[in-house]
Amino acid sequence: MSEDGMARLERLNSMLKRRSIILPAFEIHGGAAGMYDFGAIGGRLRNRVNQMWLEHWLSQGDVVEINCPTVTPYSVLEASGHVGEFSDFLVSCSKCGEASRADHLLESHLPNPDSLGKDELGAAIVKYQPECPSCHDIQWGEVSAQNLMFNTTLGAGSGGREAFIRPETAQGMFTNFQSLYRHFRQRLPFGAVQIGKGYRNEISPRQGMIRLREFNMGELEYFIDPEVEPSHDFSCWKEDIFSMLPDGQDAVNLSIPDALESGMIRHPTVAWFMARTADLLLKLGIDGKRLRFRQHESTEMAHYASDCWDAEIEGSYGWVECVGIAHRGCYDLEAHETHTGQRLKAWRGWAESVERKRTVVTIDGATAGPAFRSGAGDVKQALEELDSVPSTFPFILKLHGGESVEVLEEHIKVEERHEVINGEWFTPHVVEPAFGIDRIIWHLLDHAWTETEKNGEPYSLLALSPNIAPIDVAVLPLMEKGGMDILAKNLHLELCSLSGILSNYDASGSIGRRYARADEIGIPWCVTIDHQSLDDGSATVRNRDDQEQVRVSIEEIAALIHNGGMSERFS
RNA sequence: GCGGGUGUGGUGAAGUGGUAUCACCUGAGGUUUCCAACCUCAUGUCGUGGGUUCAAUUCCCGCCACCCGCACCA
Repeated sequence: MSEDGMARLERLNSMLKRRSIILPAFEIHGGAAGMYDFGAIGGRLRNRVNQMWLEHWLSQGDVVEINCPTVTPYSVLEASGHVGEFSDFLVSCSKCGEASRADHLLESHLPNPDSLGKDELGAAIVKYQPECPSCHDIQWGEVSAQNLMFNTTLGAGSGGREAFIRPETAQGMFTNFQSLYRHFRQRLPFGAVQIGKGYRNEISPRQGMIRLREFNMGELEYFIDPEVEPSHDFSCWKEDIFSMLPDGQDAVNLSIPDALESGMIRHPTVAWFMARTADLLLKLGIDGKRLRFRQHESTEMAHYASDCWDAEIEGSYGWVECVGIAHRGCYDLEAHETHTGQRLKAWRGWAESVERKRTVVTIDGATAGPAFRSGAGDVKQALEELDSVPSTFPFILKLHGGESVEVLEEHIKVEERHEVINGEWFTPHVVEPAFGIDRIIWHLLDHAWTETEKNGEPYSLLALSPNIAPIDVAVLPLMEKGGMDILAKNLHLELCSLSGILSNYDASGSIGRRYARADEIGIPWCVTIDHQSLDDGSATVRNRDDQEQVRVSIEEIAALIHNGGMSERFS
């Protein structure tokens, strides 16, 4: 970062703190790294960004909002792969209390201990009895997962169940798949969003709000049938050109439909969410010239993903990934299905039923039952999956469990079966746009903060979009007396009573000072009640960005602020 | 986690082994006050814990936080 950039960053951070937008959390207790408060102005800003994010996705018509607990049982995150990816397994020495990495202790005993799970490591430690590096004792406690996920316990005492505070919101959408599938009356595609907190116990949080330990995120999981060609309408994005960096190569400028056409974007639904994401970011107020899409290189992509694009935004910290849009295939649903035995599939009905006559080998219950006893069910399953009727007896049949049994001719019978198949179960694929809300808010502020000069003095304003401005309007009596104060207070109360509108009444200091205060926290409109207001019921409305003023009847002001029509008065 | 730097009102700074100064901001009053004007008055500070000392914001040590490298990292 340049000297100038760093100095600007310091000034911006001072302002954010001074005006109660974003400030270090728990500061009177010495602070906590990687955590921030959204203050008197910032709290509302965050809420409006969240609200716009939600409305943007729900407006698609086939997306619902859900909300799941942040405390998540161990097995959920084990199934998702987070325990393996995000954790180191630690084990404490019972004698000296020193915690060591379980896989490091076993390095001299096993080829690649870092690939082992928690239980396997525990067993290996009992078996190989490695020495404690600090006291050389061999008494070890339980293996526990540590590190990037915050761990906790569901329930008290030794009977408590191991859990984590979630590192992302996505898993809730997968664990709810059956319920969502019913809600959408078993028709794909559909999606579910969740906006909320995620937690990662980062080793060293850095760069302000860019890497946090507790962060706001919003994720959308969109489930599709991989065999159905998606029908997305890209016509309104044909003219919108974005900077794109495909697969580690240099940037090219292309529209999203063209990038899809050329094969650079590998799936239409990924392209669709890139376009919709760009729409949202621009609507929130991100500078389009400082937005680009970068495709993950194959080496950087998770093994299950087939395409992944980041929306990156340029700000004081350079280009920062703020949104990841990934085609995750069937990975997540399959993982939860494997771990739970629950069916997480969708039904694909065929246009025409298939009738099938089939010769099936099965068991003769009367003889096979006594012969195989509790194993008879497994034998039946293995037999029915055979492609042909065995020609010689006895023969060796391999079961699913891996063991083999000897089957005699008297154990089996051959049936002709008539089957009508109307469709099939399949695991839907999922496309996941994941948003780092704090990073987006940071860049909204970074892009909106404008330092200029006014009458030779430095002057700063926050040119936030009226869509997300924390306060919609300021009402300023030119003097707080003579009836101007009463008119102004009434207007202020009228504005505050409107749904979704927040007004700020400010009567202290000169009028110029009050305009400056309003500009600094991004209030789009200032209404000044002056002497003329007392005579004809009009007031001056001032625009934040160009300081233009027009006179508007006070009676009309609330409606114009409420319906967003104020800017038309300025043309 | 390693190395380097930094912590003084809300913000930005000055300074000191005898509990601290300035500007801006903020608040009250005055000024027929439309872009941080002016006058009077007021609120508010040495990150934190321990040590040395009669006395520590100042010296020493630990911790916490912030910034910069490195490492780590959806």
